[in-house]
Amino acid sequence: MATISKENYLKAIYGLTKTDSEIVSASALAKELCVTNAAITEMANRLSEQGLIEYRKYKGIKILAEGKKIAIGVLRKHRLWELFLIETLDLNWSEVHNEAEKLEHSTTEFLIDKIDEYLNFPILDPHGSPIPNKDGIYRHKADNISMNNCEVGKKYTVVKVNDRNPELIKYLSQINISLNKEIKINDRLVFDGSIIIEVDGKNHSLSEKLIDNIFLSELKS
Amino acid sequence: MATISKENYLKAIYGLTKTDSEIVSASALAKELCVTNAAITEMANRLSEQGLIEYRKYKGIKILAEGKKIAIGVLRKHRLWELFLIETLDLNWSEVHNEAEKLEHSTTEFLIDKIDEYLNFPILDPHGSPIPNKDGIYRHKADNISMNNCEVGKKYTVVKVNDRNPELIKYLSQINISLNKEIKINDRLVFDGSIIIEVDGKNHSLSEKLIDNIFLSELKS
DNA sequence: CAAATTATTTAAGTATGCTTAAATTTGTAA
DNA sequence: TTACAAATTTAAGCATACTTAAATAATTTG
Repeated sequence: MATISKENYLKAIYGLTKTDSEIVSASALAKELCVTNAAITEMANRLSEQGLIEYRKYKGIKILAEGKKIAIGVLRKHRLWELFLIETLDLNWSEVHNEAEKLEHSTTEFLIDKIDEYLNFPILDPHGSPIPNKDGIYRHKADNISMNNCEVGKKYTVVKVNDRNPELIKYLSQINISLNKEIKINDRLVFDGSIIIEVDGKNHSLSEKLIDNIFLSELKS
Repeated sequence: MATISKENYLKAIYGLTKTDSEIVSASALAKELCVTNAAITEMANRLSEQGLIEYRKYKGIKILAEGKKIAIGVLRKHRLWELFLIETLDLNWSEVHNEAEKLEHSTTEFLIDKIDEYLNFPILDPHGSPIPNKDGIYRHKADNISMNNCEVGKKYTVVKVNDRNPELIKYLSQINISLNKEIKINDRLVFDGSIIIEVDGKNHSLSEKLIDNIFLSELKS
């Protein structure tokens, strides 16, 4: 069985693979997991021996089918837990990530399938990320761009946010942004890369760092 | 922070302390945790260094206030999870123990307090064991005897069962026994120590091993 | 009460998962 | 293309949590 550590490595590799190219560098992974490069080398050897990743010295890591299966399984648990905690316990947007981060490693297939059923087999988690089904299939057609690539003057809806930063999510809640909220891009400042958006008729500033974590869908009006 | 292993050691020490005397022997603990005596010695030294237990070589282990606090905290999480899973996901009596056994180590104080509140601060878990409140206080006056000490001819209600054996619980469900069910002790067979009980007018046999795990309250009628 | 048995501890070894520091490889820029 | 810098791996070490086998302490029994 995969240990908690291995599950986290696979999850991180899988996460970095999707956005970047197919191969993940040791240092990117080290940064993501907050460990040293030496730790990466060691774990890469072990995961490789188990056929979960393909690892070529000095080149990088590529996730294999078996490893991907585990990573998707963990993601599935994470996202279902987030939604479940919101639905049953009324936790809020910014609270669920940290809880799910722990629970995802202590949940049997049996239990997560019960949760899935209870939630009526949801397709998206509370932050707009797709939830893999029991077979590891995503059932949501992604139609989002990073806020980085939005255009001034256009209207969008917020369709996904990175759930890893509670501070970000708290701030969004404060300025009244939730999932599927309509916003308008009013300006982009060149000197610091920040964006001025309009929410419910009010202007707010989003720093460049925040922008990376927000994803939008264009509103054709 | 206490690791999963430490939490399990403390839970086991605390559990053995209640039924037996104040001091727990190394081998009793080893048996409970399915590890060797050598492992007990090593962990006892570490827990002792941290002030969680008092450990005297060749004598045994006594849990200290700090260790007890941790053990009760884990028990609280375990029992609240069991009840919560039954209430929300409709899991059954025999399924929840194994799930709770994992979840109890991955649950923040914040989350378990939310669960406690959701359940309206329950006093007993689904198997009849008392749930400590946030301050570690049990709010249930125990009024139960082991089925071992029951008397033939008398009527009792089942007030608690050991949750650790799913097979036991499944069997009880099959013969229609749930918590607070009324039963009558019809006979006790000397040659194998088994007991014949009457449930809903039907007789059933319970082996000596089962009997140790069932607790009763006498019905004054 | 001494011998035998049982309980417990010590010693040595293993696996996981991390660290720092040194060595090596790779990529890049003069 | 060589030399430098950055990325990566190796080596040595540490903490946790286990094991088996040997040594020692405690208890029981004749």
